[in-house]
Amino acid sequence: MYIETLKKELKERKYRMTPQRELVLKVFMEHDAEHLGADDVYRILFSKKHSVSKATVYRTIDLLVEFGFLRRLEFGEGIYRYELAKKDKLHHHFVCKICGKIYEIKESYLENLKNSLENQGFVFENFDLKIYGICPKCARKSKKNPLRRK
Amino acid sequence: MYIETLKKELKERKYRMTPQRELVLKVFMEHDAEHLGADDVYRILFSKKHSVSKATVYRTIDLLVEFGFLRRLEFGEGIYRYELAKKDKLHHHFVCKICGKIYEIKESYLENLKNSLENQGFVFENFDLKIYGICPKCARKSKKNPLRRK
DNA sequence: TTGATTGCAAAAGCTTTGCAGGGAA
DNA sequence: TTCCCTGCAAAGCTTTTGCAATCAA
Repeated sequence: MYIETLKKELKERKYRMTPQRELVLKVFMEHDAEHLGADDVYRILFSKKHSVSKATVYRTIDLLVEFGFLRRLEFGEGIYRYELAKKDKLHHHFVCKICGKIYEIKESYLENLKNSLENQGFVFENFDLKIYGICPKCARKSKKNPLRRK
Repeated sequence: MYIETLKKELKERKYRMTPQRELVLKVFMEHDAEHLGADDVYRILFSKKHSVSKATVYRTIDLLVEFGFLRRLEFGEGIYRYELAKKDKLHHHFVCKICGKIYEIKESYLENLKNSLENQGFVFENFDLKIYGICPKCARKSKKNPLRRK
């Protein structure tokens, strides 16, 4: 369980468990695969009457990233988003430029690329693959109703 | 030649060629593969006594992205960087977490992934693959002089 | 001439930081 | 009790925008 692991890791590094840290981590657990940004987290907590200041949300997120609970993502919006880092599940993101939905792509053809680079002496740490395009749903729609050119 | 192409495209869309637009595009041509940010461009021009305002640098970069001359990149620094978009040369980026150098990776194993997704109905537009790790140079160095743990 | 483009400064986001008070261990 | 953590407000950065003056076509 994430909360228990966090408690343990905090103790190991002489940090303290606080209600705020638990609340922030829980938000990510309850909104798994939603790619929340700091402001989203703040607003979710605020709407539940759990007031955690924005500064604390930012600081807690940084801590959770550092501890490996969260993975930081960017989708070209000018903000950072985060997702629970389940290390066993390597996946990538397909961003639909029409509906904005983000699909998680589980294919792992990248293993080949990884092997090739490792043969060249590179050491792998982390991938970040984003694919931009049109998702099947929107592609079907635009076949029926093609967008007009400006 | 990029400048001529830009002139032509601007004319087609009833935009105007200006010294500023030419200067900004030239900076990218002269600093190919350096992944400049807007501020870098501004400072390069400033140091050459070509004063182009920051606002214009930003606006011109946006225009060049829209026209397909530049590709926008993010490396988790909180700023956008750009590179000349040579459409024929699909490549990815390996960011060394030690020296910070960005290597361009030319492998195209991603073709497989692309084909697989296209079979599922996704329409491709653009890739953005970043790989974080340690480059061969730094990996060799740290073998000789391993970093101390904190 | 005409309206797109520039420069300046102000504004707008997102994120970080300083500091004093509060709270976990 | 100790000193880590929080909240608040201010500050920091990058990027965007409003507006009058300028300049390309």
